[in-house]
Amino acid sequence: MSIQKILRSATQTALQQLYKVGVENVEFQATRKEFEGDITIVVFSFLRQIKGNPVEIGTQLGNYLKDNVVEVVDFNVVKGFLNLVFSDAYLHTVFSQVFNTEQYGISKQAEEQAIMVEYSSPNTNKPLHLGHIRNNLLGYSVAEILKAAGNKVYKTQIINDRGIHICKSMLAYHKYGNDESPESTGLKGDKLIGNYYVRFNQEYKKQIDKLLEEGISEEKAKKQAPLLLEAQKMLKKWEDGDKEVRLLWEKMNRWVYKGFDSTYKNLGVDFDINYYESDTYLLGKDVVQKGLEKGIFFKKPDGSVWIDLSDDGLDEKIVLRADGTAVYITQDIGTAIQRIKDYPDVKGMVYTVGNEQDYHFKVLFLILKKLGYKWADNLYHLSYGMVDLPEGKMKSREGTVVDADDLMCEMKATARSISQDLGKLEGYTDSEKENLYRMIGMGALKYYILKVDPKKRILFNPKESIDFNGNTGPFIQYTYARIQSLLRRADFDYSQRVNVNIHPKERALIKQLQDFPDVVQNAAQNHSPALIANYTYELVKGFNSFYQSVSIFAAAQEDEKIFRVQLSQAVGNVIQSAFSLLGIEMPDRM
RNA sequence: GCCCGCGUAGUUCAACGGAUAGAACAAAAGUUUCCUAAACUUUAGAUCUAGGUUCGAUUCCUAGCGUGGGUACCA
Repeated sequence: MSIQKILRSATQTALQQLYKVGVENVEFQATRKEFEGDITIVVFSFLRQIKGNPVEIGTQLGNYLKDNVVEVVDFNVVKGFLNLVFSDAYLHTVFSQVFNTEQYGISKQAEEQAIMVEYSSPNTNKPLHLGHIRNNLLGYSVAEILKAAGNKVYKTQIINDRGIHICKSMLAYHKYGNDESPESTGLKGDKLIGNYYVRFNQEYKKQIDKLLEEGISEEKAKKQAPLLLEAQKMLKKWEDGDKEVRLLWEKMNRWVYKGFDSTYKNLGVDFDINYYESDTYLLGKDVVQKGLEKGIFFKKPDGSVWIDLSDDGLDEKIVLRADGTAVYITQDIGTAIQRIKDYPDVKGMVYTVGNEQDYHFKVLFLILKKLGYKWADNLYHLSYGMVDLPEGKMKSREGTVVDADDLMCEMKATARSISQDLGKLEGYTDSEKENLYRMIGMGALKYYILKVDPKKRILFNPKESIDFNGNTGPFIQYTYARIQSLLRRADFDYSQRVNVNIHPKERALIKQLQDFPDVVQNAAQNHSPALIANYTYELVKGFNSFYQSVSIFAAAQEDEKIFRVQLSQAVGNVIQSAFSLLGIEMPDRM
């Protein structure tokens, strides 16, 4: 039984005896560090049922708990807060559980039913950028957190591999490409294709300007530019299965996927299943047709199909164009249904998509619910804020996009330079060093992004590089490396349980370690890696403070030495577990 | 216009409705004959405004201001 349950039940008994009232809830919080105590009961919340002075009530309750609960050895009351002090014996019991549990806090038993987590979902006409990095890190991390909380998880993405934007880069390549290839240019496939997408837009703009000079209105010019018409023709050909267009499409997509694979690998993310829009874009149409028969959708005079969501506080939304072609949401309806068909054990899905699409997902979930799918209640839009630059949104046309590969490369270079200045890596081979620089650079980047509450936007200033000191990934990695160094030196057996007096710094650490499983559950419920990041930071601060003020190998007693090594190891293990949920690797030295 | 976010030190981020609003960076000062100074210890500095609910509000409600996004056949 957890200590909170014990205290709750004892408190209920005490208040029944003392005041003849039955209280349902007992509110606990961690004792603030400026007061003595390990856990705090908020007495204020009893005042509704017990008329009286909170300090008196707290004192009476404190006395009762001290006398009747063995874990509680002392207490003090400050205003309406009852601070309880735990016995060393209890803390030793807590610690031994942490120390002896493999992967403490990480659930090993997965449930039968699964959650599908979608993230990344790139377009195949340009390389991944900083926005995708946030998306990928978030999605990956949330998937790992859900697993750690005891869920079975499938990671997936929907690759947007068709549509007019894809044809634009294909057309530009076809016209100006001279049969270039990644091999002939030495460019990554996605970069090569991205260049042609940019090229399309340049040429397109030239044509518009020319039309404007001829006195045609801007609106018309945009629609009449020959390049756009050609791209539209190409899309039609693609849909008709034109052999030549399809071959070009396949070739270019292959290049892009190879490029993406390399970026994903460097980023450390992976997927269990890929869905392709080219396979799924027609799926939703059938569903819409059936929904039309059931009266869930309605047809307008021009033939387009709509859903009226005004009863739900939204407005009307189109689900099929007048010409019968699918819109964005049609495809999403189909894809969702297809996924449940493919994986019947999936009970819910998480969509990692930016908050600019909040409305879209509200509508999508509502439509699926109206269509009668019971899993529609378990859909969650993991909506995150945009990554903005100081001057505003990233814009590919203005060349202000922060490229994912470039950024990762810079992070590694910064890590290399800092590390070389410090010069602590004697005995490491060059490849070991390079691997370490990568770990640290990526640690800095990932932590920087994930420590922020997902729904908040991130301001990224490329001129100010991401920190490596303070509340950062490398700070935490450094602490881990220092712990590993301690453990390497501990050439004695420290596996047995010891009962020593617990130092205040140690006491704080044990309580923090105890919290980890709850933090994981909480992070899973809130879909928030930031909670893991913040927890880990606090734990590491606590450890560094302990490390600074308490000597480990020069402890007065042998048992103290053993206990401190154990504590260090437990902290190291929890840090590593926590960071693995963020996708951050831990170095043994740095 | 309407709808949805967000607004906390100079900057970047924290705070289940709880105690004197925490950190980090930047600024100022200190700690290495001692387990890794990417560390530790100090100092200075903030809740957009006005109401309301509550024993208690950064948090919940209302209005305003600022800011970002969406707004029906782009994905």
